[in-house]
Amino acid sequence: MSKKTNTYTISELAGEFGVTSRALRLYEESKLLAPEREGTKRIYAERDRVRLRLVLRGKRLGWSLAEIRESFDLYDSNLGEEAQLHYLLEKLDARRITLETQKQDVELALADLGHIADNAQMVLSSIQSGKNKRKVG
Amino acid sequence: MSKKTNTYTISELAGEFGVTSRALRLYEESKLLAPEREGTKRIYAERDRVRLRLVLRGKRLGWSLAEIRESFDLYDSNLGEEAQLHYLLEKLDARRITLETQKQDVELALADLGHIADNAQMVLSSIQSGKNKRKVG
DNA sequence: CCTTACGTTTACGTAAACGTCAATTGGAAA
DNA sequence: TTTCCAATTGACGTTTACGTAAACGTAAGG
Repeated sequence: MSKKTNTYTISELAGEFGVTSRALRLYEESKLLAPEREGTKRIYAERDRVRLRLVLRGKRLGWSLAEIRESFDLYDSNLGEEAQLHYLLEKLDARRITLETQKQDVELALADLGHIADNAQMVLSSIQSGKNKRKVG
Repeated sequence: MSKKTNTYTISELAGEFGVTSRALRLYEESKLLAPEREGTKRIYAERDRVRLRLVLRGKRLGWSLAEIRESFDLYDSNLGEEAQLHYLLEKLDARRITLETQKQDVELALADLGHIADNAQMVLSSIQSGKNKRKVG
C-alpha cells in the first residue's frame, strides 16, 4: 500500500487556504514552501500543505515570514553536536517565553472584551425592560 | 486628597516602555495617545501610560495600529441606542472569536515547541551518558 | 552670550508583505 | 493547428510602522 500522494496546483492550494497564488510564490521565495516542479509548474504535495498550515498559524500569531522560517529551522535543526543542542534549547525557551506572554495577553484581552460585553448587555437589558414598561409593570 | 497626577516627558515615557519618541508621536498621530501640551511640549499623564500599555499589548498580539484604535473605540463606544449596542456586541464577538483562535494557536505552538525540546533533551542526555560511559558503566 | 540638551514639525527613506499588471509559455481542448 | 486557459517570471505599486535627518524653538547652566 502506498501513501496517498495527492498533489495540487498553485491555485487549488491557494483557493483551499484562502490565500492568493502570489502569496504562495512569496512564501516559496521566503523558503517556507518548496513545491516540486513539473516542467515549470509548481506541484504541491501534502508536505507543502502541512507547511502552509504552519505558516498561516504563524501569521495568526503575528509572526513575520522570517520568524516563521526560523521556527521551521528549529524544527529541522541539526541535533549533531552538544553545543548546537544547547543553542537550540535556548532558542526554544526564548520562544516559549514570548508565547507565554502572548497567552497572558490573550487572556487579558478576552477579559477586557468580556467586561465591555457585560456592560453593554446590562445597558441593553435596561433599554428593553424600559420598552416593556407598560406591558410588564 | 487629590489623585497623583504624575507627568512625563516624551523621552521619559519612551525610555520607561522601551520605545522611541518617534513611536509615541506616531501613536498620537494614529489617535492612540492624546497627551496634554505645555506650550509646544507633550506632557503625558497616567492616562497615557495606561493607553500605551494597551497599545503595546495589542502589538504583542500582532494587531495593527488601526486595530488597536478600533479596540479603543469599542471601549469608548457610545451606548446610547439599541442598534449601536447590537453592533457593538457583534464586533466584540468577532474579536472574541479571533482571540479564541489565537489562544488555540498559542497552545499548539507551545506544544510543538515542547516536543522539539523533549526530543533535543533526549538526544542531549544520550550524548552525555555516552561521555560518561567509562565512568559510569 | 554661548553651548548643550531636549523638544518640535516636516519630509523623505525603508523593510515587510503582499497586490497588480504585463509579457510569455506550456498544455489541453476544439 | 489554432485557440485558450492556467501558470510563470519580472517589475512596479501600496500600505504599515516606524527610522532618520534637517531645521528650528526653548530653557538651563557656565
